[in-house]
Amino acid sequence: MSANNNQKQLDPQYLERLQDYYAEHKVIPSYSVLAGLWGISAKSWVSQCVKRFEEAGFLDWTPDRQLKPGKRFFERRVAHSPVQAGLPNPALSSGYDYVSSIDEMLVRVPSRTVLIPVKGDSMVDAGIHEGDHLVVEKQPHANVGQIVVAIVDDEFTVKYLDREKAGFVLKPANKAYPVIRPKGRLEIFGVMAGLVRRTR
Amino acid sequence: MSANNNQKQLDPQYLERLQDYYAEHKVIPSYSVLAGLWGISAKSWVSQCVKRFEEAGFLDWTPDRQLKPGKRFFERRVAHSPVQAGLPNPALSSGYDYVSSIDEMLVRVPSRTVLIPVKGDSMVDAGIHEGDHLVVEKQPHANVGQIVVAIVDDEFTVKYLDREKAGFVLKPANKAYPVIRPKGRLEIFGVMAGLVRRTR
DNA sequence: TGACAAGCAGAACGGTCGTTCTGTAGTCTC
DNA sequence: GAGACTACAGAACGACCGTTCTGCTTGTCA
Repeated sequence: MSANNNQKQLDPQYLERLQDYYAEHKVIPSYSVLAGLWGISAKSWVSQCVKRFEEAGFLDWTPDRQLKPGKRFFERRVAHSPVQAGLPNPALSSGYDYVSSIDEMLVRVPSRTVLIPVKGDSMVDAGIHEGDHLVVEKQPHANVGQIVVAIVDDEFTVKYLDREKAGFVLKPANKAYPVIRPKGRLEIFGVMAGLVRRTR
Repeated sequence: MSANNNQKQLDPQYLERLQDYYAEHKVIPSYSVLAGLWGISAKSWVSQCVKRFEEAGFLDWTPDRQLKPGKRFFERRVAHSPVQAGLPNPALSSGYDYVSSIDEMLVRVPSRTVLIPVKGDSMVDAGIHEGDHLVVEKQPHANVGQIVVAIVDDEFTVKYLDREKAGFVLKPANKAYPVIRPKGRLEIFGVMAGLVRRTR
């Protein structure tokens, strides 16, 4: 009964409400606002709860002692099986997977990362559809076999990079489109780092 | 000379430093910390600068008058054309597109949103490939035509939801797979809200 | 050369922050 | 049924917050 009881109980609803608040405002509110959010009327108790979330890794402090989201605050559950997904709250279950956030999953270097909407269906066989957004890391070079964004006639073109005797070529992933063999230098804008699609 | 001069000048370095701070701590700091961050020694001047960023849409206030990021704070450039993408700084150029962040683009309700890795190729014709991650909003009901995640034999199944005389059925987007006609009740886990794919 | 606005510093001030301490109602244990 | 523990409420307090006002440079334009 006393085994592994050092883990104080923390209310999953509290975490969810705070996460939803953060999703709306992108900021951790003050203790008094938190009290209202959680239906608590004593700041002292808010302080207690915050400490527990801090110990659990959901909240943290800046060097200036301002409350901020902790490492686990943004964790979005990756559900591998319904059993696992049916568990009530990631905060309470152990042995689950998570990624910190979708942004962090796709964007390694924010300053060099650009989103490019996909036009046309020249890459459908690679699962790249019209309306998708490509996550592109800007860089002037790429390797053969990578999907690259090149600039052709002042327009973005998404294609596989390949090499022929005459030089680099751009290959579509759709038989209805021809291989592009640039006359001069091939200007590469960046390489594909990921893809984002919004449904509904 | 006086035409359109109501736009006060705002230092792009200030914005960048604040964005970097925010990227690290996920929180807007206090005026005194901001002063240090910006190399200013008077809070009064910080207040001035904040007001300008607020007017420009980079900062905002919560209902409780706490400083928070504004709509333009997170803008990650969506590049429609190479010309546009080459511009040096989005803060200074006008007529650009942006999305706040990839997370916000895909996730509306964090507490009900789950990531599910895709197994198999039964939905390739819908551009859903093995290894992709589905962004799923948990809910027990869905409409015909939507891509849903259902629970069949204790496993997740991603399919189109459709209706036949006998009831709801799950249709794959790949001719090699059969339509699934559940015997009992069809248990819907959630509906697809988006898709994320990481390359390399 | 003088007027005027902009960029910044510094001090004063009321309000709000988070901490701490005390108190109480319920519940579980032995 | 006494003690201990948990989940809260409420008040007190010093520190810090953001605002405001005053004042000093510096550059610009006439």
